[in-house]
Amino acid sequence: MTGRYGRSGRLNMTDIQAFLQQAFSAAIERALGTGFAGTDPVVRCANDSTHGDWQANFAMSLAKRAGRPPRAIAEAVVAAVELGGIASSVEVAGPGFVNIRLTDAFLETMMAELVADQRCGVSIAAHRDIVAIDYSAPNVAKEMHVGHIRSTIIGDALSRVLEFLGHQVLRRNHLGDWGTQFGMLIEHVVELGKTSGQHHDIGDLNALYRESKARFDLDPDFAERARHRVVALQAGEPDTVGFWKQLIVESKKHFGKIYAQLGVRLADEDYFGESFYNSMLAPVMDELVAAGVAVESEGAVCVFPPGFKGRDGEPVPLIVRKGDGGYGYDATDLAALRHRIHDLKATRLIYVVGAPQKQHFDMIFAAGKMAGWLKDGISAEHVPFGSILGEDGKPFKTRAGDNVKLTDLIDEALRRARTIVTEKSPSLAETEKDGIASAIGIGAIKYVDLCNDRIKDYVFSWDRMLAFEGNTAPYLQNAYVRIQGIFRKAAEAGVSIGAAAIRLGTAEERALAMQMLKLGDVLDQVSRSLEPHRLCTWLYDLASIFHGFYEKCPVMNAENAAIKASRLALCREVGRCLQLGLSLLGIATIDQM
RNA sequence: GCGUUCGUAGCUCAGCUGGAUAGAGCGACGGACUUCGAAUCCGUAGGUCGGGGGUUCGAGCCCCUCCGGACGCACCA
Repeated sequence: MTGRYGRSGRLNMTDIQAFLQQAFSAAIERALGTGFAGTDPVVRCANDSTHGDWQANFAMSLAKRAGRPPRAIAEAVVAAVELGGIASSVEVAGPGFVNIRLTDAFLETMMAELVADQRCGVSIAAHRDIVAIDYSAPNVAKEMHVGHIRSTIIGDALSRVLEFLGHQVLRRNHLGDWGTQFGMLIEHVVELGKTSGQHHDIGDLNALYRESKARFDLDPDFAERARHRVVALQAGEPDTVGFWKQLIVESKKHFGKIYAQLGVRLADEDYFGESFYNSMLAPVMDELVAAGVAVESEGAVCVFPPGFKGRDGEPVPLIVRKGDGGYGYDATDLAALRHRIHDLKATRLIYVVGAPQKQHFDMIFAAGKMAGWLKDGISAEHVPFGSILGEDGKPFKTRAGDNVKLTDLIDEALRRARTIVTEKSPSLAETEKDGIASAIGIGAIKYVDLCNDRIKDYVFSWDRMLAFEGNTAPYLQNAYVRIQGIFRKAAEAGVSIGAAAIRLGTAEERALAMQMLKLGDVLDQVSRSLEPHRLCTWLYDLASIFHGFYEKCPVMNAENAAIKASRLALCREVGRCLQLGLSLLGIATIDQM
């Protein structure tokens, strides 16, 4: 049950599940005979709290084999089970479900462990991977636009989660810094009389890119000169290389600014652009040819992974070397795959790249297996995601039909968040409003990108993502703010949040405890499925339960000092869990808003 | 044509990898502030889970088959 990403040592929900699993498995054997040894008792977290905290669903599937009605089986097993006093009730319900309710005392013990734990009850993974995660991947000489945002945000969140679970995470920003487009771009710049020492900001480069593309398409002579320029670049001609490096430097300044605004952890040392693999391309091809994996076809050197057929029913190749002797992105991705496995010793390779490239990565991975690089114990996963749609259901574009620039998107998020903050909290200082607007605006952009199943397209709506109701970043941030509000109130009253034990006297307090104890489980699921929305759902549920607690359970006005102290401690834990969960998504918390 | 993927309330989406009468938010309707921020909470209405078969004690989830949308299938990345 624990498996590759399981944990050990600390007491948490996974351990409870393991304990219940073991206890019921033994009870089934005692009640039904040794022929039923090793039966999976199907222990699950209850999906409906009115049924209890846990349920064991073994009885129905055993009925035929045991030749007894499911309820009779369940009752016999319940009579035989030894739970060591952690359950206050174990009951048979419906067709044969076994519902288990934990004692408050036991949950209170669990909460004491959570309080004492820096990591909010989340264990380090039992098996630690070296994870090479490929995400963001903007293109030199192009401004970042909405087409880059999902990879950047999802990749950043997954990196944070995996790192927190103790894996060694190697961020690989696969910069588009090579290829034929640089021929036309540099040639155009040269013909405009610019020099390699001259400063160009990214806006200029964007315009230059468009101009050069237009010339390339219309002017055959220019296209020819551009192709010569590519050859010069590949041959390392100093002046051409100087221009190329200048383009990269300027582009990185632009990307760095965006990453800083978004709070994305990608630094200069994380850039490993296409050009990084140049020196590996020929050796990789030689290795593939020598191994018989790559073969010559129509003048190109190709790998034909089995099972991929084209429109005509013929096998589809990965083109390791093109007919003209050049190398394309198939070759670069193969070289990167090999490099990450052989040189970085990565045991888990993750590619956060849009869904349209699924077949490409399936083929790359298949080729990696053919080449013997992707062996047992090393996994390669494409993490696909859908596209962002406008409210009309069509791809998200400006009115003019252009891609929405990330700088514009971020500016609008900040502006809208600033307006809302000013409206709701006019008394805050201007500098405070800026910080709050940034946390809310950026948080909203990120959360909306993370909170739904990533494989699906999603509809972009400012009003929905900035709303304080529903599954949004501001709703979660507000739960944290409310907790800080209580603490401010406590500070004014001279009450300190001490080491008081947490007592679970109400359904709301109990529900908060149950939810917090599931964090480790949820992060384990995220690390396996690479689906950040599972963490979002957990956060939303936690915040939602907290808002209910806030309404029904007074903290500073609690009926006595013991309850007040307990609830203050409970609030502190909810705050820690919210902050941790949000930080793993790359989203900031604030003390007021 | 082949392949991948999506289809759940009027709208936007969950559904813990096969478990109990399918859940939220928005919108609609009705309630709750002299008390920790009403930036919130509670209640009501709203579903043949695209259609049809199959496997199973049990299917929104797995298999088959249609329908509809998106994307991909040799030298651009």
